[in-house]
Amino acid sequence: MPRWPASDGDTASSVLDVAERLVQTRGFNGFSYADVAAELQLSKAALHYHFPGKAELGEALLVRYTLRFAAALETMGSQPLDAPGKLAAYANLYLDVLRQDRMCLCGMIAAEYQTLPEAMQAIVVQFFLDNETWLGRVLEQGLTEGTIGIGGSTEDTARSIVANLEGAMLVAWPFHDIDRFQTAASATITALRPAV
Amino acid sequence: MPRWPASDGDTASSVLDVAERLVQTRGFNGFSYADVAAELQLSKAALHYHFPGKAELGEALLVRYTLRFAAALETMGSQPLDAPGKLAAYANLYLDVLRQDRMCLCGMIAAEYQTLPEAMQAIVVQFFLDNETWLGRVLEQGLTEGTIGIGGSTEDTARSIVANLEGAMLVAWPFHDIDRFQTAASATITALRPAV
DNA sequence: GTCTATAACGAGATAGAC
DNA sequence: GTCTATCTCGTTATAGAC
Repeated sequence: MPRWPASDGDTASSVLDVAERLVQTRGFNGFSYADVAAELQLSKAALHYHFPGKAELGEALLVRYTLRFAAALETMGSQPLDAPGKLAAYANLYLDVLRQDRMCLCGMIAAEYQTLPEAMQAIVVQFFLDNETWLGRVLEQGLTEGTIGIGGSTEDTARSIVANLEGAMLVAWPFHDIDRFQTAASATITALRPAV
Repeated sequence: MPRWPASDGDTASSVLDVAERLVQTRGFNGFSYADVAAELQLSKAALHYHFPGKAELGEALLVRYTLRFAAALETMGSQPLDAPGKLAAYANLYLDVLRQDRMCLCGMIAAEYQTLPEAMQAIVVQFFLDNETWLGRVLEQGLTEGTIGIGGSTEDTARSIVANLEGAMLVAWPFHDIDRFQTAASATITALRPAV
């Protein structure tokens, strides 16, 4: 049981770990197989064994990320929390990403959308749709509870929440300033308080 | 006076025009000198005559863009409009970019921030700061007029507006859906109506 | 100002040994 | 599963002619 390479129970997932961080910090067009190989002290050929090409690596990356994200949402959704609590928890998912000095994976590649392999394009679109669906349910719960108040439809409000959080992250990113995200995120969430 | 190449009164600005569109659609890491040269039917060497390297081209691009944007803001700011009118005009600047099937130049490169030449990094940060400063003044005008109402400070609200519009654009981008931007943008602006 | 030619390098990918 | 070696191509950039 060697201590190095760490977590060699699965090289493929180590590759995904490194690639994921590189995409979230440099973008899909901003990293190469050589970057990943160097960091894991592997050859580029070894990477090609696990993922035939960069397109497949990118796709695997996005699939894993969106599955994890969906699982986190499912867990949060079934928690005994009121709607504002769930929305705060949702915003905290984004905050945690920034705390790791990363951009939202899907926000990053949304910018690069036009240059991506088709499989990746489809996944990023679905990611946003799934987020909006989940948020829409939380908003409905809040309306039922009387814990939130919204101007428009739950669908449009859900879209606004995703857009606002992604934008807060995008702008905070060059400033390397978490407070910048926090303030904008809080404003978005508190704007959903019920009218008195 | 030849009709082709069009606007050869200044090759450099034609280069900037093409490069600008490419950055706004594919990102700074998603286009090359060869792309620009092919489109203008020039050699790559000719591009290097006008801009020594890609870093200098990117910088020139951002300088021109931010100067134009600043000029547009200055014009709008001195217009005899109330604050809500100026905010709507501001949101329309973003809308016009999407209508050309482009992302906000600075939003795009904000995502790529960590991979950019330092000169470009400095300019994108300043772009957001200038936007927030302008918006802060409009919000102050609105408070004086009684035409807007905000929860927090003018500074934080200005930051939220920039973040919300950039985010609405980023998410609308993969969907290629202008309505998606419009709805989120309207929500952001109408949320600033004064409390009755 | 623009060209051709080419250098120098990096990225994505494959072949075949171990 | 991982390696070395190699291939092909694209990208940035320069040299020097016109």
